[in-house]
Amino acid sequence: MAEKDDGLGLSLSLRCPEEQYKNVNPPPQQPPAATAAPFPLNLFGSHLHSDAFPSSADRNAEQPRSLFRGIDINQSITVIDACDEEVIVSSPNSTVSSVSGKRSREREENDGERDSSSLEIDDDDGGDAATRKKLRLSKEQATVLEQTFKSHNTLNPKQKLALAKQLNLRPRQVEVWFQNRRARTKLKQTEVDCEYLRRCCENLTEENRRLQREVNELRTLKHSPQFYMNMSPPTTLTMCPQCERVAVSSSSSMAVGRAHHQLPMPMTSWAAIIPPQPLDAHRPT
DNA sequence: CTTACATTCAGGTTTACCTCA
DNA sequence: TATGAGGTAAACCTGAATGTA
Repeated sequence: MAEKDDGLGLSLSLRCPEEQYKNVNPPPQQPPAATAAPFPLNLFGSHLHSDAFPSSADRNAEQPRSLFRGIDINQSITVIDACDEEVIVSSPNSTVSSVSGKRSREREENDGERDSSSLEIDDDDGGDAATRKKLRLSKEQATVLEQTFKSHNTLNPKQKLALAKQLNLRPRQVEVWFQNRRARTKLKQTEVDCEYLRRCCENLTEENRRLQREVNELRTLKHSPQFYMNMSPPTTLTMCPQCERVAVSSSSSMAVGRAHHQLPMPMTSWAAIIPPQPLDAHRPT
């Protein structure tokens, strides 16, 4: 409630949904390097500046995850220190988000641990791990997360750890925030797409009505004697010199040539409504 | 090549918290 | 002021995809 959609700063002039959310191929983990703006507020410091945001191609390739299997979440800060020494780290919660049964059990275990791993986590809970305590992120935390999301809507483990360290959150919290944020973005985009399609439908319906009226008028006119009286007869019969076919033309042979050999696509009414431009051009921003 | 495991993500759900009538 | 409804966001669950040993 504290954060409206506008406050999210969603940029919704996005791609076509079929391309954006295609499930056949996994979405790119990182935007192209050309679009990757410098990290806001210089979050990670110089030692992580280049390595924390690799290109999508080497996102997974650079992670020898087996080195850190079974790492304890409580060691997250220590692990980040290891990042300074160019040691590549997997998510401390990675053991949590794995196979479902094991994942659930270990998550419960981590719930018991997390009180000590983040200053933002319940300090008054008294160790009741059975009930999850929800915490609102501070405005500063939300701002930094938003700015990071604008640059990269996904995080690699190093980015996640660095961001968690800076915001004094658990890496799992950062991970969850990004997952939820992507879901919100997609939901918002879906709403925008639906609105766009609804307007297209309205335009097509109106155009269909107009054409129906036009057809009815022409039919009425066709059965009227005045229709033939007002109709001017073809003035010339010309033959196309290339295909040697006779065509009716009221003006010149150029019209015949155009009709036979160039054949521009008729500009239908709906095409005038939806000009051949990228879908994005018509979407509200 | 196959298998087991780790990791991440999308999609959906649950739940705590907040606002407002 | 109390309260219930509804909305929102954080946290969670599940299955799929992918990479690696």
